[in-house]
Amino acid sequence: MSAPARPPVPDPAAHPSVPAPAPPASATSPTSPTSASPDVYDPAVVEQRWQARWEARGTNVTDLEGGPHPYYALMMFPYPSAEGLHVGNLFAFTGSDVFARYQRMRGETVFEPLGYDAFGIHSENYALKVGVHPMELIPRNIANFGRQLRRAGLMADWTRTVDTTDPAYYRWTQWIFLQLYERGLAYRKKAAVNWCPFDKTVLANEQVIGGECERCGTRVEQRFLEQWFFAISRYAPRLLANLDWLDWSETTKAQQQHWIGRSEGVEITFPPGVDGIVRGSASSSASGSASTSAPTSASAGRDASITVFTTRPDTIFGATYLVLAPEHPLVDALTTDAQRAAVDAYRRQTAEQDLVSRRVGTRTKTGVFTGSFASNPATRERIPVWIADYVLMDYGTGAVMAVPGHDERDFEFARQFGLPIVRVVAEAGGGGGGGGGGGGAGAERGAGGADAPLAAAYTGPGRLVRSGPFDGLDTDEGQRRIVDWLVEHDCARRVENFRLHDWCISRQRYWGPPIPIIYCDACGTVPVPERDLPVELPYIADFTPDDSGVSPLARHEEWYRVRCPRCGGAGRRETDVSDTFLDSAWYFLRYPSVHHADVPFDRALTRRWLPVDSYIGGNEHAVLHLLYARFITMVLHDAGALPFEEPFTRFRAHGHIVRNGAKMSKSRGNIVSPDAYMSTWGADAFRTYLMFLGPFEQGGDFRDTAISGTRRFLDRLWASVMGAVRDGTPEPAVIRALHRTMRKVTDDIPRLSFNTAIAAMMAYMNTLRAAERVPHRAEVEPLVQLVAPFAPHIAEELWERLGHTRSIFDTAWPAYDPVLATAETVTVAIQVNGKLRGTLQVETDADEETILAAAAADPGVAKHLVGEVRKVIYVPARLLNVVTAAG
RNA sequence: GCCGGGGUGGCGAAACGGGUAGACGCGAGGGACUUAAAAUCCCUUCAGGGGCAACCCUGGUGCGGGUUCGAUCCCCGCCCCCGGCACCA
Repeated sequence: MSAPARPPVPDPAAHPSVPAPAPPASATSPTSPTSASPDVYDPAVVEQRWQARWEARGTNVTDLEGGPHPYYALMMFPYPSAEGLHVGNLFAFTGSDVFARYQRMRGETVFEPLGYDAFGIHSENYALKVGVHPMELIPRNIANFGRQLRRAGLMADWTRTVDTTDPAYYRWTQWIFLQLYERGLAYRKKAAVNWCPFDKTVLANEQVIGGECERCGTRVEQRFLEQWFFAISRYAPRLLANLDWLDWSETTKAQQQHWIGRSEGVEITFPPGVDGIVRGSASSSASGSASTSAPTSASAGRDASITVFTTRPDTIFGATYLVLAPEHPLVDALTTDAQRAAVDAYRRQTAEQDLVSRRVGTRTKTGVFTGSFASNPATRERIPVWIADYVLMDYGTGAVMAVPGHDERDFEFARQFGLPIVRVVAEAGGGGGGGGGGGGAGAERGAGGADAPLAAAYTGPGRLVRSGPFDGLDTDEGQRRIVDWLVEHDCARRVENFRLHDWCISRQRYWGPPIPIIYCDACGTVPVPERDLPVELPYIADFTPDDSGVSPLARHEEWYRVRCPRCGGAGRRETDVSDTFLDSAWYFLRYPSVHHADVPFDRALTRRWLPVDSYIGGNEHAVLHLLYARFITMVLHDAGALPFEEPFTRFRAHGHIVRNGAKMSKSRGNIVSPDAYMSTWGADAFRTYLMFLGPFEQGGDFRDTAISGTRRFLDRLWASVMGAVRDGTPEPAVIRALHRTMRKVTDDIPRLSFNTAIAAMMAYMNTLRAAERVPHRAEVEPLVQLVAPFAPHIAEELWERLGHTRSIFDTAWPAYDPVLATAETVTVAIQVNGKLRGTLQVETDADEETILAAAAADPGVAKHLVGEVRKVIYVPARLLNVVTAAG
């Protein structure tokens, strides 16, 4: 399992055990001429020179007010870890940077900001571990990140950056909280929450992975705490609908769709089943959900109606019992004295259990009978009401009608407790082997038929049986008719349900923006007035969390005790801080307006620059950050603060880098720091390699040895430009190759197909230098521009050496000539009966007859042309296939 | 289990709407230059077979079928890897 400890950074000098490729002499050899000789490419010198110039000249500072074609190129801002930038960050940033630089050369006024997502449990835990206060630690980390990012040559506008831990920033994070509060979208409720006993904090459902804390891997427990929530579920339909028109990576959209999880079904009300009589008693409580969520009066006894949600109303004749979630508000009323003890014990047991293991579907089912009955409105039969933890309170109505014959979970439960299982769907045709129920029934003839016993739940389609007037209908048709019938009798209504839950934003920790709320004995919950923002996070020397579920902020008396802003009386501050996902849900709105201290985002700048034109980031944020950012934007739009409701017009998910075939992770010890690579090969070669190693949207394998290829390419570029001849004329065939290359690179960059763009430039380089050929200046000059987005420093240097004074990024992207880009002759493949028998060089516009004649004249082809020619297929400029009788 | 994305030489990967499979790069082998090495440059490099020879033949894109003049690409049935979701009724 454990490989010998490998140093994470292959510094060939320090770790001779790691066979790092030998760098070119010019890069490291102390005796190399370096800057002394202007004709040798020395990336260290070139890169430092241009980084200093960009800084001094403000090359990357965007004219936000005056730029003619605003283009907002955003990349996901990093969390500034103590370890520094890793290649995964840089892979993503470089891809975004290449695209942004290309857009700039295409004439756009590009704004490429970058900042730091520095609040949160990551930073806090690390600070605890090393014993340094985050208020000291974070600025250090940020300084280190800034150094690395500059070194990588990103086109970031460093005059406009964001640090989420800066009070000038989180003042507005708190302001956003207040906007939601005012609109009734921020509310507090006592809820069962995921509690991580190691991190001593509450986790969002999204942060629980397979029952464990996303960060530390500890098993999550259930606790009941007062929590702040954002009502994102109210926006579910819009969040889902807008996905249709967003230009986003399909994989990201699919994940969001699934997360939002819309399903169509019906709510059906089951009247009490005391005497088995059904009549429209359910209709009195017009809305099913109202009847379930209203606290049942103590006198209700056992005659409460129960509303369930189902997507399979066609199987209602097979509903042989009901199951409520143990937390369901009707449980008390439904429980008979005889069952009271058992029910209470079961509910207690459920409450102690963590939320997550309860949700693991492989557990054997448990449950308890309440002692009460309901009446199936379709069969009018009296059916028992149970509670079981496989029914979840927070989905649908918290109650289900159990159809054991046609639902796997209900089947298992019915088996467990000996409840009746009735078949109401006969499997279609004779081939009843499929679906869930085939297996055991196979022995009997008529498998899956109306009377075939069920060895397992059958969940597929079929014909309805034992369904009264609906017998014989197929399940689709039956469903429509049954729902119509139930609706007519006021027993049901059509509804849509979403799986998306409200967003729990409180964290019982220290390192975050305090939630701007004050509790007053007289006035109750009072929002902090806007003029009092920010509520600054106080310095607390010992910010270690404890097991109380109360934030360390509560220990800071001076901060905690506060006057009520409404009545001036004694008040207490909310001590929870907000989730980091709130910090990052709006940072892109802040970048253009960072110099405006008095507003979160300046109206004019916002209208000019937003929404974001291009957003590039990791798919791990598909359902967290990206959904929250959309939600916050939508809310701010509804509040009249923003003129748009979707923040990111175009989003592309990049892939991930693995190293030598294995995922990069701390535990594997194969995380690489870009610094060593940039020192050895230069930032330009490193950037180009990252873009070359695989398709950007799929990621790729980072192999130490392969960087030499891109470095060699840059060396050859340098040599070609420096040695280019200026006299005479360029070679027409090479110019044609150049224009083809320009077309390829121009087409590939917007598709983020960086690897193929680089390959095309390399191929052109081979053409330029074939057989020790010396290129002409006109053949290399446009190539320098094509390379510029990938390797910006060397491109600037060569551009200057070619005699230009402006930055290459302020020049126009080279336009290819479509005529020149089309080769004048093409190679056409000659096939006989689909097999390649030769190739022919022909004029691009040669016609079929000409080619056929030439092909027939070719002895290599002719010898296969036996028998009568039946058919000739010609694909212009591609291929000619002769089909003969002999074939 | 469900939803995505993949599976192509020794390796990373190309192949725009079926049309010369393996561009480009790494590694490897050979050669030139050099006292030597490094660097650089040139050539070869999917496999098997044939030819003195520039070449020729056959097979080949995870597996098994199918459609087609022609399939890495489309259809049907499987296997494996990666990511996400997972008792959501």
